[in-house]
Amino acid sequence: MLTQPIDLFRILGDETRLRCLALLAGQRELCVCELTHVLGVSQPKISRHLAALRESGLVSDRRLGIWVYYRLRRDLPGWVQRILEEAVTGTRTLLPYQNDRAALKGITRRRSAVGARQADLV
Amino acid sequence: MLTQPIDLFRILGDETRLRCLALLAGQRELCVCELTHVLGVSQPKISRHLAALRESGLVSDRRLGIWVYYRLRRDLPGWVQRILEEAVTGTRTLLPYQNDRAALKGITRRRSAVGARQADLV
DNA sequence: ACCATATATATGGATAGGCATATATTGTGC
DNA sequence: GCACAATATATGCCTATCCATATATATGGT
Repeated sequence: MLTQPIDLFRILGDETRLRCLALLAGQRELCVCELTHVLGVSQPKISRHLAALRESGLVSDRRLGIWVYYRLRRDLPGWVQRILEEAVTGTRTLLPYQNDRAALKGITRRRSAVGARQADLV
Repeated sequence: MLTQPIDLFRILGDETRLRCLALLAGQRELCVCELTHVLGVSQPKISRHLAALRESGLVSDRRLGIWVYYRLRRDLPGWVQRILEEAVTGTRTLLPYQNDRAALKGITRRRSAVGARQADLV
C-alpha cells in the first residue's frame, strides 16, 4: 500500500510503469493485451509491472471474460493525485509517451468498432 | 540535468536524498557536516547523494572556507517545484523526517550562536 | 599537519527482464 | 456433458544490471 511519498516515487521511477499510468490516465480502463501491444513489450513484463501498480494501490483490476482490465483508482490521497497529474502532463510531449498515445488511438478505435458492447458492460 | 519526470522520480526514490531535500526545503542552506550529523549517516554517503542531487540540478552548492553549503535551487521548472512541495509536505508527519527536523533545530541553534556571521556571508 | 569534502573501488542487495510454465476462461467438436 | 484447443494472464526461476553502501584514498582549504 502507498503510505509514504518515497513509495510513490519508487513506483513511478520505472519507465514501463510510468508509460502504463500515462495511458491509463487518459482512458477509463485498458486490458493487459492492449498495453502489451501499444507499448511493444512482452506480456510477462507488463503483467509484472501491473501487479506492482496494483499492489501499490494506484490501479485496480477487474476480470471481464478472458480479459483483465486495469484502471487508475479515483480514491487516491490528494497528494498522490496531484503528483500523478504533474507526472502525466509532464510526459505529454515526450517520447515514448507521445508515441504510446498515438498507438493507443489506433487500437481503441478498432476496439470501439468491434467489441464496444462487452467492454462497456460494467 | 532534470528533463523528464522519470528522472525526478528516480532521484526522489531514495530515502537519504529525500531526507536531505526535506531539510533543505526548510532552510536557506546546509553544509555536508550538518546533514551528516543530523541524519546520522556516514559522510561519504551524504556526499554521494548530494552529488547526485547537484547533478540532477535540484540543488546548488557553494564553498565557504572549509564547508560546502548546499541549497535547493529556486529556478526549477514549475512541475518540479510542485512535486517537491507535495513530497516535503507529505513527509512532515512521518519518521524519520520529523526527527530530522527536530535534530536540525538543535544544530542550527548552536550554529547561529557560534558561527552565524560566516554562514550568512553570501 | 588537520579538517571537511570528494572520489575510487569493491561488494551486497534490490530489481527488471527473459524464458518457461501454470492458471483461467472461452470456444469447438464429439 | 466432456475432452481438447486457443487465448489471456499470472508466476517461478534464473540472470544481468543497477544502485546504495562501506572502506580506503585523494583533494583542497586553513
